[in-house]
Amino acid sequence: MQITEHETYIEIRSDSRFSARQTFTCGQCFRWQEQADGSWRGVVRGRAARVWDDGGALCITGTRAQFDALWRGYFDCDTDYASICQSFAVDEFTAAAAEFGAGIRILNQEPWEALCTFLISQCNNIPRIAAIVQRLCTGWGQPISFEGQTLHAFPTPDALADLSPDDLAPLRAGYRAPYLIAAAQAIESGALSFDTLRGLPTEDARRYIMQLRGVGRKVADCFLLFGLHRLDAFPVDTWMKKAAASYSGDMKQFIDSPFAGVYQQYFFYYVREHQLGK
DNA sequence: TGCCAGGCCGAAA
DNA sequence: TTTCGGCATGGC
Repeated sequence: MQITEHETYIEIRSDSRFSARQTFTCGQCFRWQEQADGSWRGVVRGRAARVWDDGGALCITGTRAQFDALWRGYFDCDTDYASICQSFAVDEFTAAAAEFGAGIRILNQEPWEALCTFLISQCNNIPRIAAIVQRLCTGWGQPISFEGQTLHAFPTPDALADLSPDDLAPLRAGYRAPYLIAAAQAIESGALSFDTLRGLPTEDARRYIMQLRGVGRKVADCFLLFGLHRLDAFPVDTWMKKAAASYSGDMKQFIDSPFAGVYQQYFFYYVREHQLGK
């Protein structure tokens, strides 16, 4: 990868196995797009960047100050994922899961964006979720000039609160569009506050967010994990038993099964155990 | 044409 | 408390 004078090559940890592809395509976020050169371009909190991995190191454009101010937290760089993976590989299944998910980092996403994307995710598939989110940003997000092209920030609640479902028809999000508008209105009216949510225990935060229309248990848990970085949000006991039961010894076959995404929760579960010191 | 995709909602049993 | 159909859209 060529590095220009405006770019910073940042290696987070010498023992990191960061994979941009795994991290950006595993279903936790929907805004990073792969470029022809293998790097990934995205916008987070109104800031654009290009990211790639090199020998397991996270590489990102921008200055060191920009990295420390935004991207270090976003990519959860102060968590030792290599150590976590090593520690939880205690049997064939966990070893396979650890190996397969070694490149994933659990991103610290902006809560509002995470809420919207997982409202869109219900009864949907990842490519289509990404397409709807892209149309949402292009249509209602602030334009950002980056590397000679125009990208878009994620729309603010204010930009969506006064829209009607008909206004959002170009999204082709179907019955999910009113959920987005209702969430935006809840933010704008003060009925929903992420600051309040941050101060609540996970169980209370889950009940709080599930008062929103279109937010059931699944959307709530994804929001808590990916929007608030609550690593204890998943009902791991049930999910992990199902995932382990479906594992026949072949991880490659396993990830093609209906439990394809569940292994991730298995991975997240061990991250949680590690971080909470259980 | 019918089924399914990383659900949720509300009615009915 | 659980079950089930409907809900928009798009790919296979």
